[in-house]
Amino acid sequence: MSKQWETWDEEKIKTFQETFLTWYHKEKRNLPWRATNDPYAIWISEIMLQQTRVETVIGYFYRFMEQFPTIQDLAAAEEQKLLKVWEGLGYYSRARNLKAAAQQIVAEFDGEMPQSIEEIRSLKGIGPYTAGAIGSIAFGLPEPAIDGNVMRVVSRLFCIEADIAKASSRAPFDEAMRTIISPDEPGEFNQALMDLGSRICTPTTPKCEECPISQYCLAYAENRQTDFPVKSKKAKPKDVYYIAGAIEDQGSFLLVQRPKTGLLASMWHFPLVEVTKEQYDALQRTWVKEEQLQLDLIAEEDALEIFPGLPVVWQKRHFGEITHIFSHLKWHVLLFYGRKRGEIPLQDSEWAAKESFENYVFPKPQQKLVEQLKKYQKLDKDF
DNA sequence: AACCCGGGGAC
DNA sequence: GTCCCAGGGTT
Repeated sequence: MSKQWETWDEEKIKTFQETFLTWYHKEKRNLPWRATNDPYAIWISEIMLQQTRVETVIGYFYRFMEQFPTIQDLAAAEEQKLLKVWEGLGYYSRARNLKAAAQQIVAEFDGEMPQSIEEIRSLKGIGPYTAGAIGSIAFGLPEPAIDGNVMRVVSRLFCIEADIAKASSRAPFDEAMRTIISPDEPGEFNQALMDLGSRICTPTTPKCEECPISQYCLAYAENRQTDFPVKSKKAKPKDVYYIAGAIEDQGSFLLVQRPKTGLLASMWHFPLVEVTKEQYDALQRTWVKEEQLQLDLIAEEDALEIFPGLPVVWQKRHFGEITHIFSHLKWHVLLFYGRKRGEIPLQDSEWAAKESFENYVFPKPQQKLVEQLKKYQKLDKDF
């Protein structure tokens, strides 16, 4: 069932709203920004609450409203005074954006908080979530205010499988919210969701036995509360940079075997040394030049410092570059060619004729490196 | 879409 | 220690 909210009829939606709002009116916490209808105060509180816990915000909110009681005061605020009040809250661009938006309101909206969702959204520092929160709480607009908290609650309510880590997943939550939001008390409804999310429908161990809307919750009915929300780990593969050496001695190449544990355990590859991105970029720039695509460039005096201590005469250009993406790592490997000029101590390594490479287990990056090497060998006939 | 911004609480 | 945020701007 992909859009479970579509199965709710009008009657069910109405009783749901009544049940939920009745709970909220009884249980809602007394917070300073809930004791006012001032759109300015509600705005300030919503900005402060971004990425910040309620308990932390309360003190800051009082001090801020005392220092800057009106939009005009904020628009005229000294930046240093503003940042001083914000000190310790973090995300200081929020404070700078507040002042910019206050000046916007003075200049464009006659000093009063605009009342349409589009105009609210046009203010600096106000995105879809905050616009929905201000619009619904201060002006009674039937707009959803979708943040991570609401997505958690709503994903459980309807077993929404969309990955909340993706921006495109906003759509189903917006659609579901517009179906169930109370048209009469949208602000109360949105705040009820926030309270539920922070106190009952918590991330790891939701207190379903205390939940006022568990009888409406599909995840609860299926005992799948902890399957939601679906959220992919960002885990962008981390960039790692290596220099690989194809070291030749009379038709054989030096291969080393990886440790018996860990990544690519026990597999064989050219000697690798990790370098910083800066070293990598420098080698790439210095050592690749089209006009050097001839073979007479092996220069004794230009031995690479990359493999310290190895008696190898390196050729002063790289022989190709490969990248390989693992689940958590992205390898960037620059391949150099060199010839043995002295005894190389063999530890977990062997000399292998390239005709015998098929007898070794090569991981994909090593296979790619061999391909690069072959390409250059074709270019350079007497290689 | 990816990255940046800050701090605190939960685990 | 690491994870997770009551997001929005910039590029």
